[in-house]
Amino acid sequence: MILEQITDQLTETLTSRVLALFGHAVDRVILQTPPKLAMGDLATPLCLELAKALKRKPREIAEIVTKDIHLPMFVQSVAVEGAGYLNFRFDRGAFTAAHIKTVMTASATDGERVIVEHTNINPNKAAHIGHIRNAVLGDTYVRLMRWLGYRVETQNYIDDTGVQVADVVVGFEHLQKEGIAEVQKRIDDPAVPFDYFCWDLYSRMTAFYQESEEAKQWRRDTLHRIEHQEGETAELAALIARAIVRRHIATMLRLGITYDLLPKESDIIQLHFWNRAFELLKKSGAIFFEEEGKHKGCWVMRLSETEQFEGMDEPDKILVRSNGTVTYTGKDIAYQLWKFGLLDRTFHFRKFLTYPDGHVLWESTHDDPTDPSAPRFGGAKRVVNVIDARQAYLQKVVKEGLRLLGHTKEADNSLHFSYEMVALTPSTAKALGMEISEEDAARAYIEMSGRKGLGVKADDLLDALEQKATDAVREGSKTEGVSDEEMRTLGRQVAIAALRYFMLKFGRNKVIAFDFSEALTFEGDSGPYLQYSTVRVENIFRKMSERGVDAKIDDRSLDALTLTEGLTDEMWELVRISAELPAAIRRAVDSLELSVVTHHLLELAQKFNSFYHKYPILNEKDEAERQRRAVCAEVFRRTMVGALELLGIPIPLRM
RNA sequence: GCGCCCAUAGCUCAGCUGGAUAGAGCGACAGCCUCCGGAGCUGUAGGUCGUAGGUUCGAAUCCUACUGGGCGCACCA
Repeated sequence: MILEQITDQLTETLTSRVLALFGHAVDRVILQTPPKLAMGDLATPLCLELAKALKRKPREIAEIVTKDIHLPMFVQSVAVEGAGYLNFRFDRGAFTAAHIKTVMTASATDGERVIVEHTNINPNKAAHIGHIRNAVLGDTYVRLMRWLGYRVETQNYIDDTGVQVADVVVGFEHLQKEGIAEVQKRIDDPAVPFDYFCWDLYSRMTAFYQESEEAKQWRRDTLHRIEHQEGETAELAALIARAIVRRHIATMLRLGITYDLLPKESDIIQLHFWNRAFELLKKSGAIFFEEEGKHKGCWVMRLSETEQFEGMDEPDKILVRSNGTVTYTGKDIAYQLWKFGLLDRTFHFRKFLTYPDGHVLWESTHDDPTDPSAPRFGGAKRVVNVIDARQAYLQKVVKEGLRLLGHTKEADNSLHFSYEMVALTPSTAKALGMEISEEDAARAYIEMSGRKGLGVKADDLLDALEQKATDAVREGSKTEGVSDEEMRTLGRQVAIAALRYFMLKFGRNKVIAFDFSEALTFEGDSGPYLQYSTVRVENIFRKMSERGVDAKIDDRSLDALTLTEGLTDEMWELVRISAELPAAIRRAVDSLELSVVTHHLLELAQKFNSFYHKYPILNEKDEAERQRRAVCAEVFRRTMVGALELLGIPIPLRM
């Protein structure tokens, strides 16, 4: 907060000075942290940029700009250094005293309404680590957005009428020869998780279809019956989808990931969202009926004239098939219109479940009347869809659909939060018992495939992480007298940190080649490292109160701090990096690169651990020095407590 | 064929809208627990930033071409 004030004021001051002194209008002022602490706390290459326009030497400009400059509060000095950089140095004591009062305070939640759609796992099999990346990115993005003041609604779209569900239904009816009663028994059976059973069943379907023409027809019939809600098949599909969604919700809850609403595709169909969108699309001329050629009998969206789709062989997108059924993309356009409040109809809503913390998860429905206690859903100003990069084309089509309908603003506010897939290293795939061809073994990574049953299930990974973390806790030195139950809780907390951090630390455009040993690391650049640092600082303050050591953070100690100016470089860096976090969060959200935040926190934690070894607090006899150190530790503590909450990482009592 | 993405230390990755001597983790090597917890700390070694041009006072970053790898381009989602 305080750093943002300084940058704002410096930008203003420099802009107006350059205008007054040289009659030159600056369109932007870059203010950044210098590479070395000795170069100050904030720097700008402004005078280097101006050199050409003003036809003068950078240092000469710098001297003129800085002469008699009025510096903002907390900025102690400015110096011209290097090729002509302006380096600003802060009043460390005053800055620290001011900063500690506003560390990690969130913005008021009165920002614009945003819908974030994430997770969206087909309800036909267990979640795998690719889904975890999606959900962790989505959930963390939501937390950061809320902290920035946006009013965010989290939606997890359930495609309960697609072919993937149909495949599992065919599997139960024709391979397993099981109906509703038998399937219900499997759902209730605690020995084999239902989503695991379906994972295997689904992977058997490809071969089944290949060897039988009859089976292919069953698949078509099943899909038709599900879409039209016909008979026991539709009922079975609904039962399966619902049971698997519950499993997915439970898996994600292990990571602290929750949702506000589950919109279901079946309800989009039943409530005729598509019919309404279809009318709008036809009326606007965005789509037309193909009388001739390859797409004869289909309704298609003409994209060949759109700049984005130039050069494609087949840029036109079919929205309604020749048999009259709607494609996923068609339904997605209707759904996107609804999210913006552009359809003159909405879902009915009912409670799906209540989370342990009391938060209610709602689902869409079409038959029951809406629960009067339901909040207002939809009608957002901005829509963010967290979907992997392979679906970029589809996302573009949806966006273009809005534009063709004349909703230019909404098209611009439709954001595809794109990220690359999680693949497996050949060694991991082999460890899972997969048969790897020689060709595949030579690759850097192997793509997961739900259809082939090739992948690491989310719950399996979490189990392994929890086991390893619990063992690590047990081996720790500080666990005498800790119950087994408590150690498992600590293990779970460490596992969450390891996995969430692992999914965030890579840039979103990097393919993650998943490797067990790498994901199971609790050292270095990892979530547990952040936890460990936080546990340490919490321990200091706990011990201080236990031992009656005085290191209260009150106005007196803060005043003393401002007067003494005794902050060493190490102490000061702790404060400054903490103060830079809000800017890092802003940058992360604007660029959708959440790794910016994890990276910043790693740096902060590293500084703290150095500080920790160099500057003992409890045993420091000099009171002023002890309080100075305690203030820095407190800044770190508040920063990490707030930041880990934003990353969804719990803070263990001990590790 | 067209489009998107990736290429930086032995390995995995950072490097913010072009800015100061390219950083971190792991691995390797050498150290550090009578001292708030060693899941930690300190130090050493390790880089023609895929290649070749170009723009610029300044390029890992922007432009062009190329090389190698990945992913898309369904009446699937």
